[in-house]
Amino acid sequence: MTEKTEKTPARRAKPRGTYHHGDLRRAVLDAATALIRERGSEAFTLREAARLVGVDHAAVYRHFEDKRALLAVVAEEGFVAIAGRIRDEMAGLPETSVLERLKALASAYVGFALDNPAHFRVMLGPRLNEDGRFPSLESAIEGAVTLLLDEVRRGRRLGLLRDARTRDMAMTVWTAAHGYASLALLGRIKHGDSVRAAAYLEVVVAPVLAGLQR
Amino acid sequence: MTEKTEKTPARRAKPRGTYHHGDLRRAVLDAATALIRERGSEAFTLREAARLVGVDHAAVYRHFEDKRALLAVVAEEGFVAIAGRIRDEMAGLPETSVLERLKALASAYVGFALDNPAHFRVMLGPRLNEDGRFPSLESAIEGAVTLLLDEVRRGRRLGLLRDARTRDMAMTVWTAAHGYASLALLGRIKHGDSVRAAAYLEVVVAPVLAGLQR
DNA sequence: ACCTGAACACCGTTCAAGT
DNA sequence: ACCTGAACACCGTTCAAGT
Repeated sequence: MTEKTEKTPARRAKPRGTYHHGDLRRAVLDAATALIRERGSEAFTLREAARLVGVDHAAVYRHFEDKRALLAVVAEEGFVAIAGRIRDEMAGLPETSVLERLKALASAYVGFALDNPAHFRVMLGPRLNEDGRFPSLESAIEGAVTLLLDEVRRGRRLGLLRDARTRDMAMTVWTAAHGYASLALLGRIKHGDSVRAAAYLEVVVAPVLAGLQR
Repeated sequence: MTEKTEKTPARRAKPRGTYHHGDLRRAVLDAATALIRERGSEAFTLREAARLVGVDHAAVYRHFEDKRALLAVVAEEGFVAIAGRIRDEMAGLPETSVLERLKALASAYVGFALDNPAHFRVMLGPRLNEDGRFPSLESAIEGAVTLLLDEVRRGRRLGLLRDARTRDMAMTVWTAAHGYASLALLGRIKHGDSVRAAAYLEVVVAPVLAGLQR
């Protein structure tokens, strides 16, 4: 779809019989991410990603054990991106404004989901990691969760939050952000475009933060 | 699964060349639900469901437009089941104990998800209804949501809840229950078995209900 | 070391043909 | 009216063979 600037059929995307030079692994990942974004997470196909890169579909198996392994990396990169976005959105806020910062965290989480719905679905749809394969996916998730735990911990230390366990309160926040994101992707947040859906998050999440306050 | 009372292999399930007598539509739905439960939602296959019933796979198309249509009915029946479970779990509680009833509602929602993880995934994974097909799926969802809205409405009337919009507070509760269920299915609720995961819901959801109180 | 080509055992969907 | 059988255009995965 992308490289057909001429009437060239997909089989000429690979330049005259030579190998794919450079980082095929990276190229496949980018193609996969792009396809998932355009066609949706369930329609994604290994063969189409290979076609897009201009390589035989079997070549993908040199770099990924199977389709699930590829998707696990896509998911992992999503969690890294979410963590980055959370850091960005919290960056301007003073460390003492814990409630504001938690709101920003939730907003970053939901914002990523609304901007990258299919990618988010890959991250949280299939039980990619049910058998403990993909430890680096686990680490990426932990990376994002750590931001949340740190925030709640400081909130407790500053006496801004209830006297409950840090992990429990963190789960309450994650639950709210994740639930909102999921329901939004399912079209259950009846607030038109994603801009308004992002704004409505504040309304829905306000009682949750209120309930967490001391 | 249903009619294999003996050790009969799948291909002999259809009695000697005759048509499937009775409700093939219902039989396919039951087979689909069973397969989804056993093999997981993404591994589910039209052809395998047909095989299980003992019918040619093309016969399924007499009763369902396509695979998505079949899954939409499975999803719909899931929402009907959830609504029933919610009614059951709230049945013993007095109408004035709105907070208790909301807790029971959330617990029923999460309980269904934990007991039927693959079924729940079908209900909320793929964007089955993105294009407004399947209006009866929409109705089934609305049926469950109505139970929630009624509860919040009564809570407001009794002066037990904040003075906020009914729909907004209902979304807060749904968001919490749905987020908890989703995270639990993803293995992010670190509380061993599903029995303990159900109990931990109370801990996570307590601040939310507290935040909704007047 | 990395990729190709062909093969295998599956899919979902369609359609003429049977009863 | 309802189902079968064969066909079509796809999949994911494997493996000998090429460079």
